[in-house]
Amino acid sequence: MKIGYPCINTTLGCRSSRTFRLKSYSEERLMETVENNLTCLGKILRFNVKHNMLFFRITSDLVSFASHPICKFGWQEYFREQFRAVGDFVKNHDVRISMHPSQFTVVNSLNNRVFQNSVRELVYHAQVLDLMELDTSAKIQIHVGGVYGDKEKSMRRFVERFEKLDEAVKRRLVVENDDRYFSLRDCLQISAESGIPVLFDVFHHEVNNFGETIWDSFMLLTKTWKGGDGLPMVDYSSQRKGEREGQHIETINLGNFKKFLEETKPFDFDLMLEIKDKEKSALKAIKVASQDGRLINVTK
DNA sequence: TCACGTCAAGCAGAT
DNA sequence: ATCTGCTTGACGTGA
Repeated sequence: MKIGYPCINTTLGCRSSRTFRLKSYSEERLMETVENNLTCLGKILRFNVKHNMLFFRITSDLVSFASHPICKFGWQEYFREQFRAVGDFVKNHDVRISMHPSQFTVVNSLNNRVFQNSVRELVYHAQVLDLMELDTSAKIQIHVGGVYGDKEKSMRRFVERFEKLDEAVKRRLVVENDDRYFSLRDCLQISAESGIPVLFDVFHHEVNNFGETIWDSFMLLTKTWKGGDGLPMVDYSSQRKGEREGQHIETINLGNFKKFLEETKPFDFDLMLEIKDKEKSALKAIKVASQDGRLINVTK
């Protein structure tokens, strides 16, 4: 098991998701922003490795407007060496990487323009991971998408669309259960029809399920991750008390986390902690998981 | 320096 | 019709 957190480090003074307004787009601005973001990403990854956090989600905002028609700049070539250097660091320290496109990526959309935009966005995400020269265990996680009044049909449309995607995207794409529409069971059905691995979100599952226990869930979903996919990826959070349902907790509840570790003892997977205070909770979780003998041995 | 209106993009449900 | 939340604030104008 590797443990990590998404996108933002709250300790270091930099962000790898700096952006700017479309109205102020220029190649200079883009180059400057991406340069900053890649440098910061390198810093975050060094921090993470130092603290034994070997799983990290790279922000979708790494390259501003990468999939927008306004962007004609060949950032892939211009930053090739920097991407490769970050990728080398990742590989040398055995770090696992994921990415999570935003809600605007809807593979099963009824609107063809939305689908085409989604394809461009997915291609961008795959390019980032390809430029880092990472293997296919570096994944891009998305939700199934919209329901459009007919869930079965919308799931079928997801599968049909998935089949037609570029191989560069397909080999990295995984589908995640959401908290309202498409549960673990739906994702497993999609996986059975398409071969796409299922990324399990523990928190979403708590509020949207068909009565499967954590054990049942892991039994089923771990089988959807095949050879080159690496270990299953799992998202973990819990409800913030006194807040609207769905709010992520501000810091990890170690009691609950220990219980989760206990429930999943026979399974190995990589764990992404979606918690407000980011690496601070990840550090606590690593300590607990390490005492529990759940982490991989780190020799580097 | 700071307040605050707004920011590329979709969807569903609440108001 | 408009607003909210989602993986998440922060850009940038105006004072």
